[in-house]
Amino acid sequence: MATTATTPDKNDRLLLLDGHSLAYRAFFALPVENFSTTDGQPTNAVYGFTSMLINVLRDEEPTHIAVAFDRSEPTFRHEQYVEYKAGRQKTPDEFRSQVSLIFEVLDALRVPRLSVAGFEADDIIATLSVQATEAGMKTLIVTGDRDAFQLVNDDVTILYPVRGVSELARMDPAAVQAKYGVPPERYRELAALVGETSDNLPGVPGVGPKTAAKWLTKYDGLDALVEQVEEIKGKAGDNLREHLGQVLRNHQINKLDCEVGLELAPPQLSMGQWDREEIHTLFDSLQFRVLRERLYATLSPAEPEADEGFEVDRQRLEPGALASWLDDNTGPGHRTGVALTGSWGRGTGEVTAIALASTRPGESGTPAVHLDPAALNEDDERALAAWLADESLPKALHEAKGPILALAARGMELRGLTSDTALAAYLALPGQRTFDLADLVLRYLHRELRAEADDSGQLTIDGSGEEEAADDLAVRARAVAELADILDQDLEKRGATRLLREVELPLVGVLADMERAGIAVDAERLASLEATLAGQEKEQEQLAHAAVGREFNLGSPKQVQQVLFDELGLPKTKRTKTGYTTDSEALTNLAAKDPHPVLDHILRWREVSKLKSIVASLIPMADDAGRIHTTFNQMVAATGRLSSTDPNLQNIPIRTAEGRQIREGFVVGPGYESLLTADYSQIELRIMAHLSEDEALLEAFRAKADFHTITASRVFGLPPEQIDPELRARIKAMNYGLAYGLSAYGLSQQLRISPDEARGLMEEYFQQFGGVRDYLRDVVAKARQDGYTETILGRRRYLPDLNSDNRQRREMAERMALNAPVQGSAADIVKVASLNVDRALREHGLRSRMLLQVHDELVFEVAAGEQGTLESLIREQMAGAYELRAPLEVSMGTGQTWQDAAH
DNA sequence: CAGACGACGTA
DNA sequence: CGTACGTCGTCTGC
Repeated sequence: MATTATTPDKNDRLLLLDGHSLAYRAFFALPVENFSTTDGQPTNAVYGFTSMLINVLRDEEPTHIAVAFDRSEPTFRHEQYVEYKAGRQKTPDEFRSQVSLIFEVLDALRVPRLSVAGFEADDIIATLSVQATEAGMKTLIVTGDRDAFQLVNDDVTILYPVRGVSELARMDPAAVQAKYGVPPERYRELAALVGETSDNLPGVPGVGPKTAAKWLTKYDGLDALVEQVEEIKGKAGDNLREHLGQVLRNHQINKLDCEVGLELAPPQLSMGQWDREEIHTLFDSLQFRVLRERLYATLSPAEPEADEGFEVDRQRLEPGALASWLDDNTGPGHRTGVALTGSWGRGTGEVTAIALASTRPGESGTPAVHLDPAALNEDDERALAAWLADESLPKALHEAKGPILALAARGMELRGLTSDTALAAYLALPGQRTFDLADLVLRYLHRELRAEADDSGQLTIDGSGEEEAADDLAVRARAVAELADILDQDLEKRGATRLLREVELPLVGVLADMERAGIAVDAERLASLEATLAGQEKEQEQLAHAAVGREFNLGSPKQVQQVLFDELGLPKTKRTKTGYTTDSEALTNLAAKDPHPVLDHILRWREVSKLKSIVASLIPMADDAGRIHTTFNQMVAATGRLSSTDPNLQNIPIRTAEGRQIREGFVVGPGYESLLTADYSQIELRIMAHLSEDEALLEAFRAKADFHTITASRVFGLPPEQIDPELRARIKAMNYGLAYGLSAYGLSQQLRISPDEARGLMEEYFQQFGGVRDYLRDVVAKARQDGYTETILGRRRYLPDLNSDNRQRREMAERMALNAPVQGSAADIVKVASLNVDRALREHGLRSRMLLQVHDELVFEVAAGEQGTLESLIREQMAGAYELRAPLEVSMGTGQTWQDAAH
């Protein structure tokens, strides 16, 4: 909170907001269906309030600010009038849960918020506006409460929301006069006559603002009006006389208190500098993407001590001088920052510039060079390549994988990477969306990502922009080097040093190799599959249209809803944000109860159209050699898994026969003998057994027989041979559901049994596997205590919501806490296995190579004559990646296509 | 034309 | 009212 008092200035502008009244307006103006996070937290009030706040900050540029809130305690007005605000509807729960979120937003923005027991927000605002005027400041009040109009004068203006939350009417004395026919100082009197329904203050019947204004003007105020009340004619006059007591009471109650005792006076409310990091985290959790952009676009965040940039002494080298520069300025003892520009993706790339920044201080800033790889002479090129490839020379990059691919495309290798600052930041803050270098530099180094202003101004002499770009890149290189050091320390504190050095960093190169290799596809096969699927899609579309009797777009859930629920009158399904779901589960249920041919055609159409679109998207992805190169992302999944994009090769269909045909389109490439897939059997369950140390579960894994059958036999107390597929399926669902935080209700839905039955099943299960229950309970409790969960390799996931007072958010976080150690440990193991296999391939001098990683599966291309060696090598490395109490098991298969290699 | 949404593919 | 992802097509609002 900003508490520094500054000497008032005549240009000081104090902005005061009425928190509750604005949030309440927003709550009713914005439909909650459109403003909720994916986990169901309503955000319409926070969104509307924050949006309004940002707009006002942008448009009014206040120097001082505060937000006042009502308190739930009764106020002095209730003492004067017990019926005050009686009959108001209870505030909806969806609103109340948002007030603390608004507090969080304000705290992150460093906006002081004030509330005082026994007073309303308006009284606080009134007090501050009077004090501000005395201090010579101008005041701007944003409120949805008209009572505040009494505060308007030449120094105090009100912004009053009209129509929703995006438009504010500027109420100065002239505007109040124009709108109500009385000056602001008479507004209270007018309000007393007219009444205020929302405060349960009835006015004089038949007297609206027009009559009231006429009277007040004619008699020059309420006092005079009361004195001469007998003169007023007509029905309105009778009513006034009859309700005079009420009017006087209203007048007394709607007076705002200007002498509330406050801890802070206007000069202490100066705008604080807001916290970029907090806002990032908060807006992430509120899923305010657009709003965050707007905030960053309109306001500059706090940049504590950020006036400094980086002092970099960029040196111009004569041709042929690179080797000696590298010799002088880099070495095994200190890390060099490396930054590149260019483009990369799909397993390749191009470098347009490279900057190297030493961490050894020079005479005027740290020495750096900027190189155009295309313009280097032979000696320099050789020197650069040798330097980059030298393992003993430590280097730091930010997001190294792309540059590694781009360098590889020029035949250069990068070794000696001792930090990737993006990767390090990901391990420190795995929930973060982006790891922008400028953000990290500000957050960790409290510096701006720019060059230190130079006295001579030589950095900005050239207007071409080329020099600036070179300086920028040199500064980035320098910043990366410094950031790497700080992040090393941060990771040390978080116990993630080895995870970075021994797992994530070496994995970068392995992933780059996989991306570069790509996987071959049979273009003709895919094309003919697409044609077949397209034909079926068309056919199902026609059948669906015929079944309904009109054409509609099957790809539009909205139109499907209209057809099913409005036109065919089928029973409504589960609600979604915008209507009723038409997902396959719901339609399948519908078809079972209320059969209609269109349902089957829709389901079938969805199936083939999904497959068709996958195939169609793959075809143009193949390069000239007929190979598809995905991009593996190492920094998106909060649990530590990889993800695959452009195309996503981790979600190629496998469940249905048609889906598997797509896998037949992925084939062994020329020069190789076959594809080999190797996957871990039940890795997550083995991890559960390991972590829980449940003796019964561990025993089930040692038994070597079918795991689900063994566990089922224990739960049902039957010999394994009496476990029919139905019983096995139930326990299998139970086994897998555990690590997701499955509820009895969820289990009952999945197995289509009653919730009671499901509950019984869970109890039976835990009777046998009590260690699992204890583990699951403890893991959440520990995470609540520590604030994070941990995997077997110490990878953390931070879950602040475990202590949320919002039940939905809290329970969501609990399920994440259950799942993260299991899913994350599996990811750890697969990463270690990938590294070890890669290393072993090299050591054995094999030509076979790793192509893909699909969470618990690795896909290889087998070189001629290597299959036997390769299989035993893979089995050894994968099974030995980590010693679990329930030993890892690997199953493998080979074939000409990805499908044939399944097992 | 970008972003939200519903739906659905994988582990 | 089960975790983690990415992509597609449609629809909406700028």
